[in-house]
Amino acid sequence: MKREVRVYNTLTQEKEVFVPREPGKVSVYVCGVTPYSDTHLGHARPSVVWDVIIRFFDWLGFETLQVQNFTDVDDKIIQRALKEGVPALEISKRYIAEYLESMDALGVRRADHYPKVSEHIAEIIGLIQQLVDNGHAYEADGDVFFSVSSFDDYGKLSKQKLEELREGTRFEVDPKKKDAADFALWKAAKPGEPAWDSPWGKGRPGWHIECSAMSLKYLGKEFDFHGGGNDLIFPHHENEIAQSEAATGRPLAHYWVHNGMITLKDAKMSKSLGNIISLKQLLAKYPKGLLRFYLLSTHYRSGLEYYEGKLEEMGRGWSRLNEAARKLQEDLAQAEEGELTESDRETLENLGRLDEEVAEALSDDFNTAMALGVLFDVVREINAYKHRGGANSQVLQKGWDVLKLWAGDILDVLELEKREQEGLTESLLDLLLAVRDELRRERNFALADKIRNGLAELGVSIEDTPQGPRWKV
RNA sequence: GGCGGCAUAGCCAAGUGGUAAGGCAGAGCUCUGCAAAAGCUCCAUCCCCAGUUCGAAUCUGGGUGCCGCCUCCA
Repeated sequence: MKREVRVYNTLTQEKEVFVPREPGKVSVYVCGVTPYSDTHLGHARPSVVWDVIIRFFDWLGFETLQVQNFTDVDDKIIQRALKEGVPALEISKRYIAEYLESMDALGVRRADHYPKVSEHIAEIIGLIQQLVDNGHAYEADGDVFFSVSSFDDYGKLSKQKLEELREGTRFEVDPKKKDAADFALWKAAKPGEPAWDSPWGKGRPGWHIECSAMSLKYLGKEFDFHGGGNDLIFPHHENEIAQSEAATGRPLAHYWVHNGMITLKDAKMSKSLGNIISLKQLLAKYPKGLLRFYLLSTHYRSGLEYYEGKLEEMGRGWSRLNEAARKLQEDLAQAEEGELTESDRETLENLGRLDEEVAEALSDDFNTAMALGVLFDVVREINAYKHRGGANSQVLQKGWDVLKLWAGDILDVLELEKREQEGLTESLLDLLLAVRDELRRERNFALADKIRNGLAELGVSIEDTPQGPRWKV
C-alpha cells in the first residue's frame, strides 16, 4: 500500500484508517437503483464517486471487487408494468439498460457484478429460512417478518432507538406484525404480481433482503465498504445490517460510506417528488468531463445543488483545467530536452509537491474537492512556467503526468479530444482559419475580425497564439 | 416529536486548535493589430451568544436557519 487511506464511517461517525479485510484487496457493495423510470442526476453521484474511489484504490495497488445491485422486483416496477400492460421484468430490463448506458456515457467503469433480485430468489429464500430458523424472523399468513427486537444492535447505523421508531410510525401498521418496527422479508403474493414458490407459499422478497443475500453471495461476510446515498441509511441499510448480522453473526461491512443528496431548489431530487433532471438530457448537452467535474467539485458527503445554468458556471472553471491539459499535450510535441535551469528545477519540484498533495487529498476521505483545488494550482504552475518561456521537456512531461494521472485517469474530468465534429466541420474550420491568418498577415483586420466574430456567434471561439490559431467549440 | 448532518467572500467550495486552498464573477496591470487565452496584483476573519485555551472557523454549551431520514427513494 502506497499510503494510508482514511474514511468517514457512518457507523462510528468518525474518520477511520482503512484496514482491508484481506491485505491488498478491497471489496465494495454499492446500493444500486430500482429500475422503473429514467436515470437521473441523483443516481450519477454515488456512481461517479465510487468510480473515483475504485480507481484510486486501483492506483494504490489494491485488487478491487465491486458489486452493485438492481432491485428489479419492487412495487413501483409492478405498478408501472400493470399500467403499461407488459411484464414487470420487461420494465426493469429497459431501465437497467438505460441506466448502464448513461453510466457508460459518464465514464463510470463497470462494477464486477450487477446482481438482480429476480435472479437470486433461491439465495434470498435461503437467507430468510436461516433467519426463521434462528428465531430472528417469523411467518405470518404467507408473509415473513424480521423481528427487530431479536436483534440487540438494531438502530446502530442510523442511531435510532427502537422506542422512537415505534412512536414515529406515521403509517398504518400491518396487524400481522408483532412489533410495529418489524419489516417484511417476504411478501405473500397478490393477484397479478410476479411471484415465486417458497416455504411460505407464493410470494416475493421484501425490499431489503436482496442486498443481504447478494452481498453475501458475491462478497462474502464482513466485506470492506458498503455505499449508497444517505437517504438509504434508514431503513434500508439499518435493515440490511439486522438481517445479515443476525444470520451470520458477523459485521456486514466494515465501513459505511454515504453520499449526500443532490437538491433542486432546496429539495432532494427524487422520483417521487418528480423534480428530476434526466441524466440522458444532461449528457446530450454537456461533456461528460464537465458533468464529472461538477459532481466531484464538492465533497461526496455534502449536499450538492443543481440549478439551471450551474453547469455553464462551472464550465468556465472546468475549461481552464481542460484547456491547460490540451495545450500541454500540444506543447509536449515540440518541447526541448536539455539542461535543467534553476526555473526548471523549481517548477519540477513544485509539481512534485502538488502531485503529492492531490494523492493526500484523495487519501483523506476521498476529498475530490480539495484534489481539484490542487489541480488548479498545478495548472497555474504550468502556465506560469510557460509564461516565463519555460519549455523543457522534462518539466512539461511532469506537468502532463500529474494532470493526466489525476484529472485524467482517476477523476476522469478531462476531455482531451475535440468533441466529435460533424464530418467536414473540422477541415472547414482549419481552412477558414488559414484564410483568416492570411488576412491578418496582410493586416486586413476588419475582415479577419469579421470571421472571428462570425464564428463566435456560431459558438466557436478563436485564440491567436504564437503557434497559430486555436479553436474550440 | 426523534435521529443524522450542514451554516466559510457576490456565487461555488476546501480547511476541523496556531492566525482563512482553489474556481467563477469583479478591479488594475502585462502580453496582443484588437481580442481571446495566459501571467502578475487586489478582493472574507469563517450564522449569533456564552465558554474552554496562551491561541478557535476549527473544541464545549445554548440559540437561529437550512438539508436529509423516521413512508418508496442514490
